[in-house]
Amino acid sequence: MNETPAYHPAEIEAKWQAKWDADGLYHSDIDPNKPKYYALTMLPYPSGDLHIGHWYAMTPSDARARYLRMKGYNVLFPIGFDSFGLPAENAAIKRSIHPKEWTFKNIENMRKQLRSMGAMFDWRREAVSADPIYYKWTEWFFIQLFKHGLAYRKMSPVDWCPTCNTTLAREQVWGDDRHCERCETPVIKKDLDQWFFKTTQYADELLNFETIDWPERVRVLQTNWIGRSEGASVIFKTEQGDPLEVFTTRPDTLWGATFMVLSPEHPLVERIATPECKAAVIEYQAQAARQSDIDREAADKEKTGVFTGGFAINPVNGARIPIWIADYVLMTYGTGAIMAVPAHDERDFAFAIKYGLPIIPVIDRPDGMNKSLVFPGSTREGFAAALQAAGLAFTAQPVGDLGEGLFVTLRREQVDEYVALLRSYLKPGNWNEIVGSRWLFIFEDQVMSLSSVETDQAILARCKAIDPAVSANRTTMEMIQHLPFYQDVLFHAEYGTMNNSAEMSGTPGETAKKQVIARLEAQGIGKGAVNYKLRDWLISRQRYWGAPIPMIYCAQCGWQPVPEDQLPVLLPDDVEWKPTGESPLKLHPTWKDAACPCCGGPAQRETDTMDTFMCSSWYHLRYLSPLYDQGPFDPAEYDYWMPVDTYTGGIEHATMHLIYTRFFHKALRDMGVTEGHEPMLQLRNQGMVLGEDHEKMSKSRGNVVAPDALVEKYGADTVRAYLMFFARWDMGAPWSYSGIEGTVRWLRRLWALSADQQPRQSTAGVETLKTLRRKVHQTLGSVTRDFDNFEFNTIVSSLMELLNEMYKAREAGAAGSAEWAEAWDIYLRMVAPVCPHVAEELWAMAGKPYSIHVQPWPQVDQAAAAEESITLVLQVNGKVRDRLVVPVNISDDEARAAALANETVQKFLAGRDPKKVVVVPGKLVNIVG
RNA sequence: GCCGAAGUGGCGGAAUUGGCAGACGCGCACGACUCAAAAUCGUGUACCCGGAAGGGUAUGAGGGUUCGAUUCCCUCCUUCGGCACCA
Repeated sequence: MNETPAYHPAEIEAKWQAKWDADGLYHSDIDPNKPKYYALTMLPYPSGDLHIGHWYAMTPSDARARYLRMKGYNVLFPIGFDSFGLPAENAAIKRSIHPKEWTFKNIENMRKQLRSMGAMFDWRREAVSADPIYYKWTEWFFIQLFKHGLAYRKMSPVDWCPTCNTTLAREQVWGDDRHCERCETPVIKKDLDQWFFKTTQYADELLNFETIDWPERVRVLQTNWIGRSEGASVIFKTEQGDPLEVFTTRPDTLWGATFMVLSPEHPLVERIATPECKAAVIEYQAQAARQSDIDREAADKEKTGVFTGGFAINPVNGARIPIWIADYVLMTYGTGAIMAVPAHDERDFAFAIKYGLPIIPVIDRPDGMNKSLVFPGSTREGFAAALQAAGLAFTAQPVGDLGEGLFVTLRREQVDEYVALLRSYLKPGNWNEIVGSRWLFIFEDQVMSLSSVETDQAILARCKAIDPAVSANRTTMEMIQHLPFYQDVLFHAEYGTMNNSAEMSGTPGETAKKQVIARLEAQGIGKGAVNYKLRDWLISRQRYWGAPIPMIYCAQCGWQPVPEDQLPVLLPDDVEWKPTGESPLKLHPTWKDAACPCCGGPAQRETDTMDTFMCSSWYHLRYLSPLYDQGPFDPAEYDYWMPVDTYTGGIEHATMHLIYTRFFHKALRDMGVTEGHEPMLQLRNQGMVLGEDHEKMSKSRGNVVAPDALVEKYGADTVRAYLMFFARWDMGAPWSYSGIEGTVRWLRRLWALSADQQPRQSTAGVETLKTLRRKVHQTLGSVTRDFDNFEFNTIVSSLMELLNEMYKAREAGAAGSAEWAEAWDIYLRMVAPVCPHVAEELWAMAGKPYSIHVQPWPQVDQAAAAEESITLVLQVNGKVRDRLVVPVNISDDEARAAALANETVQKFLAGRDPKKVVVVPGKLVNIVG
């Protein structure tokens, strides 16, 4: 028996990588004669080791880039390093190695690892964000944003990580306990003077995804993150005469505002608080300030607050309403003050019940439901029978140990009839109430409606007079909310017809909001307004290893940008990076000293550095011309390559990098630096590779898969193919060491077939060759489609299937034929994007011209791919009973006849006449009988 | 709580438009080769009943639409991700 020639990936991979490199095979240069394609994969952070996740993100992206190149595109697929950031500094502190040295050593190592992928990276375009030739332009961008009013400095409470000793952006604070994204330490609040970018100015535009093909998931995440709400801003007045502006999404509930709540930090609190209340207010403010966000924002926490002693005037009805402070109102959203409408807001309801504040319903229930509980003994004999006779729904159940009560449920239009009936049966010294859609309290002599603060108290007073047991209640709502039967009708937050709202009563829910806003605007007491959860981007970091913020502070001239001809502001190498909570640059003896660019007098540099998301917001532009020194990028390169056609990477950046980079592009567009509205037209996210134990990979779990070791054992081609094969790319899956064996077997079988293409029989039958060709072109069709759709797993599986077919064809004598030669040629071209080294080697062994990677993608021969016969499925009552092989062009009538004549079909029909015969051309016949 | 995604054999997964469920691979079983093992090759492999022929049941659960549902609709369960007092 012949020795099977061995497949030695290590040899061929090193060989071809060296040759491709020497030949500049993957250089991407402007070529006006070809359509361009900018394929971008998220740039890695140089942590020191390439993770299997990097391979999972990058190698399918590379395969697709290669495919597009074979399709005739001029493809740019660059790589670089996001090389500023905290880990370098943390490593520096831990191991006493300079962050710069640590970073650039890691980059050196990772370059080697990246090269082992055999990806088509054009290394001439590599960009390293920690390199001064890069961050010079990061600084330049800061200055442009400053000059265009998009960067500003503000003292504000910010999230501070006590371990990393720096501020964090909102996006970098994670989880219920609000911990630091990097080190998991819970963050604290700190008041600091910080630089911000005005991302909020672009909030509305960022919500528009019309021109980009991004996953629904990311669009939803960004939309929620931006958190747009439409409503109105309304100006109340304090009794002292200060305007007190609130934002509300429900201006239609304005008449139900029975109190106001300010954030404890609200600037007006001091003026509003009366002398009697001041002590309590100050105490509450101090407590709120002491509390971390963790306590303050705990979801299930009971609401707390204190009365300021002050009152405001509701501008729509002149009502005098108390002003409270409570920490459930956040200073950072809206105006830091709310009008509280307890009847239609869950939080306000809970607060009002707790503190005995009035609750007045002003929006009808859309379902019109009402409830009434008739206490035992409160009505004369025969009331239940009368209800029954009137067709009003109720159940009779015991009320505590008082005896049997009637639990009545009424539709809106039944209320009047019920009231009349009840009044005729109500015993003296009792009352009854109807709650839900309408709020009526029935006494022997009158019916009172809960429609205002005054009626609230009047009703309560009468009830207390009748029943001393309710005397402890402060409001009518507090009194009745003790009855469980009423729980579900006391409060609702839906839109509905306005009531108890003076002349606006009766306005239907669909138009209420609009009409109230119009009224507010006409009266000059408010206007339509939009609010966002999105905040401005906090970019100051009190750390060393980042791009310096190129600003100088002069006591005379204020903040001045460093003149552009003095860029870059270089990071000094001789710093002490021990963590102190101050920027290390501040502790440098001379670095911060500068001359004011304006007056030339002594001034000081900004010692904070920039958030690294600033660096990664524009790296796709630096790739275009990483050595260019006339600007951040060469306009000629920009004009040819931009925008990015496909961007691939992890979903974890949905609300950080991917919002920042869009903001950045739009801001630059408005400055005339970039063109178009979006930087990346198409986005696709890969899933995550889990450990074999189905858990997230981590060193502590010991389930980390090391790509270097895999490459050494199996070769890069196998690792690439397996990563494409083992899961849906967008889903990810647990790693499997035994699974990868299947992929290496496939490549060995491919190798073996290449080495032994001797005909097994003298001639192959016509059918054999036809079948081979059909399968080849069908596979080509599906592989092509799958590349277009990012369905990498089925690319590899259909290649495996075709190889199995080719083995069969060889046994059947196909080897040596023209069909076989074509099959082999197409097969290698299809393998090329997935396993570039094996494909190149076998291509060369087949005596074909170097390089397979510059060959065109083959064309599907539709005629060859077409089936000649089909398997016609025969169903009886929807169940498969038999199958017939028939010509593909069989007519419906012929199919029907063949089905009806079929023995098995007859058997299952059991003599019944077919009621209906469904013929699906080319697929099946279903006989209903 | 709100928003989103996903539930298919022992495992990863496949199934253009509503039309043969389980492609491909792993694993497993048996066989060939071998003194033996590995590698390789071949055959089989959803579950249940049955010796077989054959039949029945199956795509998280329950309903619905349809001649026909993994696919469309409704309710629910589980897992994962995001947001979370946002007025």
